[in-house]
Amino acid sequence: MKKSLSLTVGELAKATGVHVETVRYYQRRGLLATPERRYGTIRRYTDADRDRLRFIRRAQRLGFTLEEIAQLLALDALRDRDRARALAASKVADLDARIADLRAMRRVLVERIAHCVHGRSSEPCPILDAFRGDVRGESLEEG
Amino acid sequence: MKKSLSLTVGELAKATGVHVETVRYYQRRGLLATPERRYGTIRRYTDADRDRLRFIRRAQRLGFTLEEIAQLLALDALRDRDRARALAASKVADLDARIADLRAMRRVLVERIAHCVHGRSSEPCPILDAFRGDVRGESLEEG
DNA sequence: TTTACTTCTGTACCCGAGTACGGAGTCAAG
DNA sequence: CTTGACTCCGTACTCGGGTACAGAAGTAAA
Repeated sequence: MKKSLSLTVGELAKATGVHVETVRYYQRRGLLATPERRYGTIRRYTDADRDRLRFIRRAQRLGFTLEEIAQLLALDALRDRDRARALAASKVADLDARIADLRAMRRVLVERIAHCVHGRSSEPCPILDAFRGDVRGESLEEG
Repeated sequence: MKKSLSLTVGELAKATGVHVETVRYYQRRGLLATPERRYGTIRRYTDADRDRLRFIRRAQRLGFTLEEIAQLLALDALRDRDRARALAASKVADLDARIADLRAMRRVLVERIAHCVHGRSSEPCPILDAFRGDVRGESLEEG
């Protein structure tokens, strides 16, 4: 395997599918180091930087925030498997809660649509009417 | 049923579980009218305003953005059932897509956690290792 | 060397959905 | 009539995840 040890920001960005500005943003957020300006005066990035960026994007796709990703990277540096696993597990619980919320919303909306289809036209749509006044048994009260 | 036709912002806020500042924010966004300053000089709100605010909160709990809610309110004013129903239906499709995404994330994370539990300790956690390099068959690529 | 592209740096702006705050005006109770 | 709570209004700030832009400096190809 070849090691191209000097990518420019532009090359790094292209290699990871991230905008140059976003690379810099991650640097500001402390997720990625800003290399020294060696050879000449523009900054050069390594394969390790590229991998780290890919890591960040992958973790983002799995629903981690940049803050959480910073934690994951720190745990990785410490080789702290237990805490990394715990963080992942709490993220799963998080996802479960969000999924349940969305399913509840979906259920209510589908029910509303059915009411609307079977109603008379030229009256206000029951979908909208149902949002008014007191509707009980919604299971969405302050979720 | 009694009709208390003059609530202050504070009373309106309390009746709907919304902060006073948020009421004003909705007015700025055009979701709620700003009544004239009659009797004296503070603004008075009606039951209709209260119902409208409740409508907004309910729709929000069902996952509509304020922009979409503004549309719903406009359709309601026009009694346009078909378009209201279409908007609700597209919201359901939206929810389906989001639910699918979250489930995919969950699946991948759970798999990672299992790998981590069965690995050797004092090595980097495979959860984190798996975010690195090329991982195929994720079904999360640019969702 | 000139031209054209990058890079670097700092700062400001975007979205959505609010929250915070300061100073002035108003209102009701004591 | 004063006190304290509430209202009004404008502006600025929050968070998360970036994007946009200006101006200067570096760099690569012809």
